[in-house]
Amino acid sequence: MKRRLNLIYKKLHSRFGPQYWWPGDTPFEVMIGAILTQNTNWLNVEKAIDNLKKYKLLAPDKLYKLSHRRLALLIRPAGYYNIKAKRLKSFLKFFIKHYDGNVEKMSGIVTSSLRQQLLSVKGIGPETADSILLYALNRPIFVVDAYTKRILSRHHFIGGDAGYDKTQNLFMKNLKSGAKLFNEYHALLVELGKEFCLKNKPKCDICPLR
DNA sequence: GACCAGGCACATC
DNA sequence: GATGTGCATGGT
Repeated sequence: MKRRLNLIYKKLHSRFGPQYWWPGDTPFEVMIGAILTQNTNWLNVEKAIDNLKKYKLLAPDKLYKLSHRRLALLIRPAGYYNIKAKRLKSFLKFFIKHYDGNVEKMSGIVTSSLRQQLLSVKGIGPETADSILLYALNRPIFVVDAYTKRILSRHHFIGGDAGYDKTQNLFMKNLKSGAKLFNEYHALLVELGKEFCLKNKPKCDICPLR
């Protein structure tokens, strides 16, 4: 399994090149993006983040002080705007209360504890928590998303019913642990998913992994 | 107009 | 523990 997973990485990397994720300027922006992109096309998320930037509101205290209505309106392009406004608020409350809205203050917390804390926030599930850990905080955690599961089950690495933890363990137990590799690997899987593994094309004859 | 997108919480069985 | 449902915009 180790060799197979490393081989896939090599194939993807030579096909797509380095991805340099996450598309965000600061760790805080990555955190906000991680919540906004839940079940949503990234282009729509960018529109929402651009709105926040336009009014210079992309800061923990400023966002937290906004009314629900105002925040929801600003992030409207990202879809599910009412529920995401709530989720952003609950995350911001946690982030400000425990870490003073300062990413640096998370640095002393071990990854597993931080993950538990994030998962306790309403609106943050495993993928969002792990995206924050890996892409905002540079922790060696593998992010699993819909593309990852789809690709792996389609190539029979996992069963179609494999859950989040099982899929994540496959990578974390078989790859050399490191934020850089996990970062690129997941980004490459998403790139592959976008281009070749769409739902309406269950059999993809030109998949680079074949 | 149909389908899809870098999930999650909650209700129900 | 598994399964179903609501949440919503914008691109293809």
